[in-house]
Amino acid sequence: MTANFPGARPHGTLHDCEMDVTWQELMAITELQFDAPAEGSFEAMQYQSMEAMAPMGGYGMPSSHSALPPAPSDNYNRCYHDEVPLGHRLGGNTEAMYSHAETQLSQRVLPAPSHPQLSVMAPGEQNTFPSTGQVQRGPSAHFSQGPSQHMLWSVHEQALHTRSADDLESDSGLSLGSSPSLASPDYPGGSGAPCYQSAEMGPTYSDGEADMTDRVQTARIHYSMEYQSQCHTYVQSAGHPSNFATQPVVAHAQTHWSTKEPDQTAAVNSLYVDPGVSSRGSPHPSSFPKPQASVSTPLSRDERRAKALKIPFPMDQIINLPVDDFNELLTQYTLTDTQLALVRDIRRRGKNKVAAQNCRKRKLESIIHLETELNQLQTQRELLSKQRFEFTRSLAFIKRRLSDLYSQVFSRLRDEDGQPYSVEDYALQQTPDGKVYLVPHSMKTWGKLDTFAADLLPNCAN
DNA sequence: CCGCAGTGTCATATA
DNA sequence: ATTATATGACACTGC
Repeated sequence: MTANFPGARPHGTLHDCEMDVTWQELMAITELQFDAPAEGSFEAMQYQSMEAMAPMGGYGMPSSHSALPPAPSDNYNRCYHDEVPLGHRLGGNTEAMYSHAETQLSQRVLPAPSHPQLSVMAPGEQNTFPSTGQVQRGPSAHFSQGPSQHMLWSVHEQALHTRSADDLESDSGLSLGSSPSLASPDYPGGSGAPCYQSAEMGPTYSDGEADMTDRVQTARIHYSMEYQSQCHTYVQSAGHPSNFATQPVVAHAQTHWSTKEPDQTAAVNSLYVDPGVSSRGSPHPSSFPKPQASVSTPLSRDERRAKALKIPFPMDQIINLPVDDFNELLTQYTLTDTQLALVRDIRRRGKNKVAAQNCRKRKLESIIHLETELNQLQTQRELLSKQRFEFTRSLAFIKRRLSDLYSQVFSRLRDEDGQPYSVEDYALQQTPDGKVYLVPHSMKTWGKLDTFAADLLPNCAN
């Protein structure tokens, strides 16, 4: 979490963002995340290690990496287009990213010889990272998997000393609680491992939006375009949920992560939740031209993590398959604990992501509904108020009219002597059956009135 | 620089 | 017990 890295805002250079990306992916593998020590010590450890990692050039990496920082846009694209070894992509000093940036930034551009000891330190540290908790399983499992293990090892080591933007973000994908043992710098999987970075993987997988402010506009646009295509991975499963069944364990994995069907846009648009909005806070990709089918798309964090760990099936299947099919899928491959943990985290995050989107949509709809209802009720209230006013006015008119009629009727009543009745002694009352009686004030009860009225009414003038 | 909206993620509750 | 789903909360990004 960011809390562990105060001032963790990535700084200008692309080296920083690249390291962010890498480290973020590493940290996201929960299986490799260890019981982090106190934040302070953890921080210190990271910085120390990363300082040592800075040059990396002497670690078997091509020397194409320039000592001077290339133009941001150039570096931004090239670092993922080309199979630039991670160490070079990590050429920056992560320490600079998280603190006292200005000083460290200047150091970052120094050529490797300025830190001659680093190339020696890095290999030595490889003995340290698997030593914590579950982490030990990860490296051993990975290193036994295939011919690329030496590359993985390199990646692992470098990854140990780097932190990606993912890790800096609170929502970096770290399974803080759901999966035990978190955010381990010991993660050996290596993000964006060069050995997995094929040409078809294409341009950037820029996860570090935190770095965007320092990037050139071209990089920004590129990023958004990639995310537009990236969204397909979440939706294509419904159409072909079983296309994984016969795929070899690893051989096809590259295809899974790198190919995006251009006609998937329709599927995306048909979703209840448009997964096109996949980059948090980033503008909707629809504002940018869609990439060509041949253009590779960026990978989400989980995709990069999965790719780094060679998860042999695509994201959409991980996320969208029914649990039975998902478990069956898992049984078809031999996965390490690390891979299994990652796959389950990916599934959980993917489902929750959609759930959150739907939840927000429902909330907005509920707000809209309540606002509409409020308007209707306000309108009804105004109508009722007007009706009440009209009724009150009408009632007042009727009362006046009744009073007039009463006076007229009463004034025409005469007693047996032909004298008018005193208003003080008598009153007119109407019975429930509609008949009108002249009633003495002393007998204003209907029980008595019945007999008395019979005597009086014949005396009415009208 | 601040506020806001959108987003992803995590933790938790519930089915 | 496990899984899926829903939702509040948080952090982050871009505007």
